[in-house]
Amino acid sequence: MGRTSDAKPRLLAAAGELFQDKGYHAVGIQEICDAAGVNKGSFYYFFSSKRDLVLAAIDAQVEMYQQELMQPAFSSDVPVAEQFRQFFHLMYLARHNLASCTGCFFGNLTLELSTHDELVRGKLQSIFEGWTLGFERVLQAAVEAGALPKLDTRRTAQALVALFEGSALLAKAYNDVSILDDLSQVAVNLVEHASSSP
Amino acid sequence: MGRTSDAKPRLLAAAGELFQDKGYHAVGIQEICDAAGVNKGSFYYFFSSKRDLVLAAIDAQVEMYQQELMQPAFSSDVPVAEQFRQFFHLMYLARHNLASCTGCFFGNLTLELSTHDELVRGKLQSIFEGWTLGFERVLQAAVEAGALPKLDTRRTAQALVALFEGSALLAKAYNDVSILDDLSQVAVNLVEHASSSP
DNA sequence: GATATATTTTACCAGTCGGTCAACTATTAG
DNA sequence: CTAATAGTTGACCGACTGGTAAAATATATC
Repeated sequence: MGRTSDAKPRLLAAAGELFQDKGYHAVGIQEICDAAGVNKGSFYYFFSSKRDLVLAAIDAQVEMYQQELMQPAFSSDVPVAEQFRQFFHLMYLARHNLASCTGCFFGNLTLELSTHDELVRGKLQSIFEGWTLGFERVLQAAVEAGALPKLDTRRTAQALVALFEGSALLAKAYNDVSILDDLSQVAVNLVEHASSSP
Repeated sequence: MGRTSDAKPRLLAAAGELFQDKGYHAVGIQEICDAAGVNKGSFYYFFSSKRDLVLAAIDAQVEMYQQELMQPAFSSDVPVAEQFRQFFHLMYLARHNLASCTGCFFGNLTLELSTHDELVRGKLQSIFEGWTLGFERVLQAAVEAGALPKLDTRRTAQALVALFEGSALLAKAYNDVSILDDLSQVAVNLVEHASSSP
């Protein structure tokens, strides 16, 4: 009953873009509403607060990263180290047409919000933890298949996440996406020469 | 002539702490003035704007990082890989008594401001570039001394900066400084097994 | 001690922020 | 057709933002 609307997904999409481009505090609700073509009054019909919005936007972006980075990179049958190179390269491709390099959505929010809002921090932590566990599974499978020597999968996986986030950060600082491609080679090395001692 | 004052350094110190803790947009000038015990009217006697302040605060923090991280880590005579471990460990020590892990000052500002303000971005870029060049010199010296095999010093140095920034980011997301110590081991590996092909 | 000046104080401004609310409208299910 | 309801609108709020200006005050120099 009642009328229908696609304002909510439009708000989520606009919020995703604007938070990515400018950060959380630098974007106002009015600006998000304008970008989405939604009245501010309507905004508060769908979301109870700006915080509520960012939590929902994070969920939406997790889905996107999963579909556009994780799955494409790690479902091919190339050697495992190449899969990680591909992971970095897909990030490069996603950013290299943009006017300026805006970093990783989750990394951006982490550094801006995780000291303010424990719920947001926890959510971002579990996203990075999910990535780490995913990387770990990929590494473990390669070890068991004999494609890699024994290694400390947990630490290596976490280092790969850190290297990825650090690369995205440097790409933003230098405003140069090619850093992502450049450091993908180091990710490859890191996989192939990881230590085994825990 | 006229009276003297230490309000300016107090403002810089307060800004350094608050920007680090809460980020740029989340801190108001009033809050910084309160923390420094300075009247807001006086603030604008020393700084022409909030942006002017953050630029000065960045310079002050560069000095601090140089004295408390770079010099201590890289002037000892332990093996070069150990020096990098020490670099991560010093960051761990600086953070491990704090109530919450607040990441790297420069990384935080990079992700929050470098799409807004080209001057700030350029400043942060040159800081990371300085670190990279410093790391590169350390690596090159070790190669020439025969302590390390030939390697792509530029890429390895940049990867170490990225790994460091990524580690600080994860430490903030997990609110767990021990990640810095944990990933310092990967930095060691990265130095010892860096690739040589440019 | 006079005085030029570096610093401080206070009150103020316009604009924007996140958020609220009550009236209004379109629509869908019965 | 109707009625219940999902969604929209626009005006409004208090709090706070970065920033301004002029008067007051303390002090270093001579």
